[in-house]
Amino acid sequence: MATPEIAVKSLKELNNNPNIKVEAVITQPDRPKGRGNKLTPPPIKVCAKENNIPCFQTEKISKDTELLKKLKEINPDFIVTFAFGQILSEEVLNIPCFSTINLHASLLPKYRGANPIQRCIYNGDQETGITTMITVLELDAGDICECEKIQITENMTNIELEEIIKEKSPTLICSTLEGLYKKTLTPRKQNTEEITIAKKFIKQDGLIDWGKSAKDIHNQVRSMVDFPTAYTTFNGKMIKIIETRLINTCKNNCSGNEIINITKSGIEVKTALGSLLITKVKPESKNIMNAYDFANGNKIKTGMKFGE
RNA sequence: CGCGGGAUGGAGCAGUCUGGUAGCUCGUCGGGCUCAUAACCCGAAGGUCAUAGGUUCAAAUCCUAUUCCCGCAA
Repeated sequence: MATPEIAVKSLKELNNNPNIKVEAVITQPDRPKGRGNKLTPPPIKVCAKENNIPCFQTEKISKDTELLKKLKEINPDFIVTFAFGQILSEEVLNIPCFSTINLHASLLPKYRGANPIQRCIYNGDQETGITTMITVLELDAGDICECEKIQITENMTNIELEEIIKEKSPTLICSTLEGLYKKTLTPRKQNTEEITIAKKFIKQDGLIDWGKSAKDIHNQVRSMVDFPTAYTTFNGKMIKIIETRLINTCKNNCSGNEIINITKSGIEVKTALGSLLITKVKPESKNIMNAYDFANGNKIKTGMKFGE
């Protein structure tokens, strides 16, 4: 059971594993998406079709009696979930002979919830990971099977982190399934004292607060490159900030949102603490461009301000 | 048919309302200055103005259709 792109590789590898037979794929219904509201199938469905795996779509699996019946007939050893987007009922959890396992993109019990990948970057963490666990009724609260750590580098974006998770996940899922099947793996309880929750971002989270430090803004920008995307205003128009760099050349410990330097590498802006080099932007109605190009075309001079 | 913005030398933009010489900041190439430079000075090349029709003496500009791109809303 899965939905978005990040789980596609895992599905493929499970399907290619000679010890595992994928009996069915369950995913969300096609949704209207993008400009023109075109109905778009979830990536997992596309992948399932390409590999001739039976694929079922449901709005709410817990209430889909027909699908539940089908699942019981299949009588699976395991159910694997990865970014499925629906909460499973007890009835579903009881279907597999062994258990339902879930892959979560954090080092549980940290960052339980819908948005672990972006939140850890947003918070400036230097380490995160992926965890397989036994699915229980409470969200991301089940016993931990296995986990793998991932280092977060200074400029890593949520897209890059997602890519790493995409690559690493299949192996961990397969190894967990094997361990549970052979009973060589004993799940362990989560440390309840370390629980944190990762809430989804909303559009509003993208608004840049120039009263924050350069580091905080940098973390914000790189944690939400594709969505919701950090943005500010310039000359009354919205401009998205796609990429920034921390530079250590801030001489005066200034506050404000003033442009202090323009070079080929980008636009340097004051923040509450330190300065920030903006390297890539995306103005309203335009494509992503280098900050220097933006400065050239818009006659930007030092002393002008963002956020206005 | 959800709402809106856009397409102009290699990049980013102005010019479109009010039709009449293709402009700006860069980049590239050549030359100069310099110990030197991503800095400065001089010069040059490079554009079917998204596509197809229409109006006009004349269209980047006005009218019609099409394609592609982007934002918002879901």
